[in-house]
Amino acid sequence: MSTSTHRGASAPDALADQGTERFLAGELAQQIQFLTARARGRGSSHANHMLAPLGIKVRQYSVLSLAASGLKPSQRELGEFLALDPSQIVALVDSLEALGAVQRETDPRDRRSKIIVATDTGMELFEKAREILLESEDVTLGTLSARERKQLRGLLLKIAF
Amino acid sequence: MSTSTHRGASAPDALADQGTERFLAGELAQQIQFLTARARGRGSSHANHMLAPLGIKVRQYSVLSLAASGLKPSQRELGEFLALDPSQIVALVDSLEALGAVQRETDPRDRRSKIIVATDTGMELFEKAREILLESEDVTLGTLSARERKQLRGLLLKIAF
DNA sequence: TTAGATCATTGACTTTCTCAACGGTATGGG
DNA sequence: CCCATACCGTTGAGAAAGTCAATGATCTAA
Repeated sequence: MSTSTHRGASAPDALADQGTERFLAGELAQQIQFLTARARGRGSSHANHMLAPLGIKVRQYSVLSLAASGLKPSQRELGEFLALDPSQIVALVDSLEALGAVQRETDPRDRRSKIIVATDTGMELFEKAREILLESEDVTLGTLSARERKQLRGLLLKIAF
Repeated sequence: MSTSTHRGASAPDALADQGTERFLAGELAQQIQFLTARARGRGSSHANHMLAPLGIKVRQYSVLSLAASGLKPSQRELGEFLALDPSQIVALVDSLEALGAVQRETDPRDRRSKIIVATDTGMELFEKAREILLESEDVTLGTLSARERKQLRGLLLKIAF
């Protein structure tokens, strides 16, 4: 019962099974672009699975997090900060609105713009999701020390914007 | 002519335009999961644009790179190492095969398995793409010193597998 | 007041993701 | 040898994500 029904990268050690460690010697495994994509794939996959019971995904969490932050983001700002197309923000906000988690509020200073704010329901959802994601991150970063995590955060912060 | 036709994160400093730096104070900007996704999005977007003249994307480059490595990967191994579903590997190899860049060779020791190897054309394509991607990575990591890049590579290597 | 820019939205289309099934092939037990 | 079982590549389908163009409402500046 080593490999059960599931496919993909959800297994803890997706690569230890068969002899694919030899590819680590290849050039690809040294390219930061590839490693970043690999890490994010594993991370978000795991996070999405953990988040499934709440009916949202990491994508929607990121919007919810900003909506719950008190920073009053407009949809345009969400798109810019999350590096997503405005149309994607519309869909994301729609789904969160359908869950009763956020509300669109027209900005009185610019009636084109809509501020996204979390409802009480949204705040509760955010707290639950937050707990789950912090643990998910802890699992994903399992082999890293606290010091290394801090380093990584700092480095990513420099290249993410 | 500050912001021309394009949307999205293709601009060098996607966030410096408007006042979204305030979100950096939010909790989201401290989560490694988010930063990884952000960095990956910016990186692969830039890389894909740079790669466009060659008619391939980073996705296909990763397959081509392993095919050109001399490590004789099977499709199953490609899927495992790249953390992609087997069906995606099929599509990827199909497209590279259509370009004349790789060939499927039936493994004599297991006729179910197909080894993916680069053709001469594929090797040339790989070299060109490699140059482009190294420069793309350099751009993406612009603000990082050589020392920091090495650190980042090491940290990502630990969490990517 | 008006021309041009901006914001959210819609629609279309491509790519990526995820899952289930199927034929051909290998492997090990009877 | 035969058979059940597992595995590899492939196909197909549907959901999610990414990309781009166009539009109505609204703001801004000349």
